Amino acid sequence: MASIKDVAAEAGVSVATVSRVLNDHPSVSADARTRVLAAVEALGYRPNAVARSLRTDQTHTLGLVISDVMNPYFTELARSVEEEARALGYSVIIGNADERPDLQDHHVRNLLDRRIDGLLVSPTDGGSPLMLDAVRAGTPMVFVDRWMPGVAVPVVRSDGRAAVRDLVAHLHGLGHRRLAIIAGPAATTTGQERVAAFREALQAYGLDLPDAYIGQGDFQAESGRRVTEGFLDLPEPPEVVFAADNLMVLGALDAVRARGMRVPQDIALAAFDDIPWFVHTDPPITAIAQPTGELGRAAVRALVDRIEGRHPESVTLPARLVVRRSCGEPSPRNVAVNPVTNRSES
Amino acid sequence: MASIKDVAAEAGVSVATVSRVLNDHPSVSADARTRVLAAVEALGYRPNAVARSLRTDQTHTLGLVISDVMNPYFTELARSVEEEARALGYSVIIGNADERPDLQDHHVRNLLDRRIDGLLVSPTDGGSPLMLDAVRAGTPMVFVDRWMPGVAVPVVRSDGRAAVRDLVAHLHGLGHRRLAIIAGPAATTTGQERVAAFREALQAYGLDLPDAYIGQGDFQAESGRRVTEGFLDLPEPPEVVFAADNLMVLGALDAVRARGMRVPQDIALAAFDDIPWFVHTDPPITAIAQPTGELGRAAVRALVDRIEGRHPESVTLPARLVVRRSCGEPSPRNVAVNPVTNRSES
DNA sequence: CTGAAAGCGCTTACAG
DNA sequence: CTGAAAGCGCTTACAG
Repeated sequence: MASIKDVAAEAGVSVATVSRVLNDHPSVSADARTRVLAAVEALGYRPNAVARSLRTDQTHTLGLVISDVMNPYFTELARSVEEEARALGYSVIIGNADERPDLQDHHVRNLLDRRIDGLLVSPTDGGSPLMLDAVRAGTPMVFVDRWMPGVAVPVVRSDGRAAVRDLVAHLHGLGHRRLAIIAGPAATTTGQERVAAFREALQAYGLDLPDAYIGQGDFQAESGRRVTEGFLDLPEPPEVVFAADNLMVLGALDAVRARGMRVPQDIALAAFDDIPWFVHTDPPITAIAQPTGELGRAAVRALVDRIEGRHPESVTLPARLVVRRSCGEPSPRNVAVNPVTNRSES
Repeated sequence: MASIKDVAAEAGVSVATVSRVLNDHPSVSADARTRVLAAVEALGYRPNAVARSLRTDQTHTLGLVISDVMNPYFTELARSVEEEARALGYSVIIGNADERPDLQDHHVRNLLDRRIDGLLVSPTDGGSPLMLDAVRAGTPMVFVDRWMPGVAVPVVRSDGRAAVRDLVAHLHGLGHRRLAIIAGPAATTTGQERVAAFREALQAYGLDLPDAYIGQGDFQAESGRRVTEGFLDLPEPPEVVFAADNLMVLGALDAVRARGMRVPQDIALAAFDDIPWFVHTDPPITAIAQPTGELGRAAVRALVDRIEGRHPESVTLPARLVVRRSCGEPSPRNVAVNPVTNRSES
């Protein structure tokens, strides 16, 4: 592979001059420039990004550690992150934690070793010492979706409380009173918040959230199945199961189907995080949709701000309820009473 | 950030010695080793991977350029690739081409500039000059899923011909005679092969595949919708629409639903590539399942073989038909006649 | 405008 | 077993 030396020799100039034309430095004669460019072309020369990074101490690379690539929510997040990063001149390296703190730390360590310019994380747990160290050491960092409490790092996320209230209003209007939730891990902020938001919304209707109706999931499909089976085995099973993410509702559907039960006649289902397939499931699933693409882009902008020495603020965007048929058919009257929940999808 | 010099100073040895203990070089005294390790610990030192790569000309990194991250098939492929790579001591950087040749080349160039040790590609088009150059220059490369004809690069993919024959047998047994396909881009091997396999299988039943029944899609949902609308507008619409990937069948479902038609009563649907949601769509979708995880792992093994100087062979794994209800309810008799198509899902 | 030289943080023959 | 030194491919003051 041709190096800058080869180009310099071919063009009859010094490597310094080659470097200058490559970096658009103003003080290069037109003649030198054309000769260098010709040499670059002739040799098919491409600067070695590794060497450049070592010298400049910049990799123009962002690290993104997400909780689970197989979750369509995070896939979309990763896609929008890469898009925005590319627009701003950065590449991104994705690490998939698979909801495992050890894997998360593996990727954070790897990314740090590669001297990425900044780190975007959706933490799988509440307090990785490794990440705390990185923050202390001054690594530019931004949390997306999930965050670590008490750490001075900007957070870009969505607030689902209003949407959860809309959901509970919708369920209550449909006559449901026994509502259960498949929670995410308590070690994650989203795992906690969604339960808290659900509980608060229930309280507003004088409804209780008994412990038996809080199933401990891990944001992955299998846990949704397991928890739902537990709910169905209860002496008094819930009328509604709200899954804290889209993968766990898949598991819940599996469990319900395995018992030969029907949704929503025998049990209602709803989920946090909307995906295109929810329109076509049997029945279409009522879900809370996050502005995922916007979150990814905002997170990148915040991180690049930090990298370039500015001081970005945290960003919170609202989530919204998308009503479909998995909780029961709303009567026309209900729709009129609570129009906010009656969003149509385009 | 502490460098090797700081560690050397702290331990009272030379940087050479530090380097030796870090790389498990045998000739280091026990005393020096413990002092270095203590210094590493005290300073929280981590070797700079950029510097190491520059020096050793190895990045221990694989590049993976996939056609579309939002396609669950490729997401799963990416996940298995990363898993196997990690097991073999490599990291992977993913580039998402979004089915765009220009974006694909952008990522290939970026990856090459970063001096990745090897490249795994599922090409979006038939012949990127950039990739051809890279092959000629000796970059270790392996194609996954799709490949470029006439290029001396190992290919790891699955052969769907038998499964497509099973599908056509299934459809024919159900009484369907007018079968249409939503094809992928002709510039991709999978785009061509799936049409060819479908046509061949139809011929075995004396059925024709008229041009009007071949819709040109691009492997993304929107094209599935557009093509399906075209099919439905035909004077004699097909009885079955077979989508060459899972995203296009989503679009097809959208189109069918928008017309208020029912699957499979009004029109039957099937897809290449199976995903967990197909079990729960309305109706559950009959699909051809690839051994995706196995493909990803085999591709990594082949690439690492090449990187380490061995000469891996191409790998072809069979796909299989998974019958569900989107093509019509098979009668018991049909099932008995053609048991190979009657796979149950676990 | 241009080049010689230093240096980024490592690894690795080479001598001892 | 250990250290001094060269060198990977760049960029960038510094002199001219």
